[in-house]
Amino acid sequence: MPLFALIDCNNFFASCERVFNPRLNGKPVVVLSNNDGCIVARSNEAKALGIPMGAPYFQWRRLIEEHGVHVFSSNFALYGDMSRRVMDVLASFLPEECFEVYSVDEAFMNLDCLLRGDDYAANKEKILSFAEEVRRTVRQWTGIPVSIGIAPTKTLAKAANRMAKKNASANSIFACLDEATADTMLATMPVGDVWGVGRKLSEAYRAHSITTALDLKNAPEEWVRKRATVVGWRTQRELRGISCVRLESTNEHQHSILHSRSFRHAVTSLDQLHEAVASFTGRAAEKLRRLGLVCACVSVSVRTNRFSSADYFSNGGEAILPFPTDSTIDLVNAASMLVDRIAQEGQGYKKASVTLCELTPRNRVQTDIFSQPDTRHESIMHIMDTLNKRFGKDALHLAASGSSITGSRAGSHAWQGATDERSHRYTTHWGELKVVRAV
DNA sequence: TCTGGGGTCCTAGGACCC
DNA sequence: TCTGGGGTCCTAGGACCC
Repeated sequence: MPLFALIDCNNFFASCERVFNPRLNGKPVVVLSNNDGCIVARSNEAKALGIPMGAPYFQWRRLIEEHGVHVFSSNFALYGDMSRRVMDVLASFLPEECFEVYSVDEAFMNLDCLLRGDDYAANKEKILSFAEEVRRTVRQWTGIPVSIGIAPTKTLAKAANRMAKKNASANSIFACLDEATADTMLATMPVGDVWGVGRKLSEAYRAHSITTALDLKNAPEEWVRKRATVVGWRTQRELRGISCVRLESTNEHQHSILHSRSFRHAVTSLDQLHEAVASFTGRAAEKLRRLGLVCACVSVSVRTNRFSSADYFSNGGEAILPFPTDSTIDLVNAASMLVDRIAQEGQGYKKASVTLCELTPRNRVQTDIFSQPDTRHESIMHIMDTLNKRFGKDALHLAASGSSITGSRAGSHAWQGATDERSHRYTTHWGELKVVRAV
């Protein structure tokens, strides 16, 4: 029987900023999404001011300024690197097959690797002290605070993690090892907070007087299965302590790569739309090569402002490639033809996205007797990646991506974003290292 | 004025087969 | 007037996650 621990970084992006700027401790901090559009991370002090997750920045700006909240544009170079460090520390505690990186700031462990089927409830002290060691080590080695929830299923471990965060006396660790503890925990949890119950489902549940996680656990099984399909049924069984969601192996490759951006200003020129899509395709292709994958299809979609209902326009298209590739040149050509097909003149575009799909590992590509693996662009792509790694993003890029994408933080085209409040990339760029001065 | 980005999984329903 | 039954595969779109 598995026993899951969910390790979750507290207010992750805000905590990353604090590691390199300790003056922010105890102060309200928020981190914004791309283009400084939405609030995507909040320190506890910012949460206490009532600032919700995902809220548009402009709607909260006044309150943020009134309370002197510290505001940061997102700095994914920093957060990505900090995430890798945290995951490296966590991974060092267990064999690989007992560890799963679940998201940028969360990981699951299967503690059964340590306990080997022992009676978990009888080993509570041992489990808690292990968790405490994990928590302390991550904090000491990376500066990031984490909370840990422990339970026999992933869904219950998620709920236990929530308890660890909410309940200050729990010391950021909460273990739910028996049914009585689980029921007490679930009784105080709104059904919408259960992992896997989103907006739609929680509306449907509440309409049937299922308001807490405990209500869902005790609801008639056939009804749940009918209303919420096998997904909801699985969630219910997980709440009952029956593990239905396994630890995912980490060596499976992903199924799609998407790069999308909202534009700072509406783009009306099709030439500029082409540039933006070419640039996004280039980003996606870089990631594709970094992961050692090739793709067999590209899809592109574009849309105008979704918040102004009048004349909203969106369109998308997909192209199947003649053979799987990781060449930016081939992918940009395909994406560009799609733009010609889907875009209309005279629209003010606010967002474009490029998806690479049908991914396979480069070294496992199937060919038929009439075609050879495509290697035409192999060396130019290798040179491009090498130069860009050494001299910085976009040092070498296709002309199709536009001529002014290098260097500055905010480009000169309408489609390029601005990140006015980005902190330094302390851990990945030599020029932005933290400077320590002798007093 | 200003409203994010990157993923996965599941289902319904159509197309097609015998 | 009356028009079967059983199966697979694929895709678009919805819902969910962080």
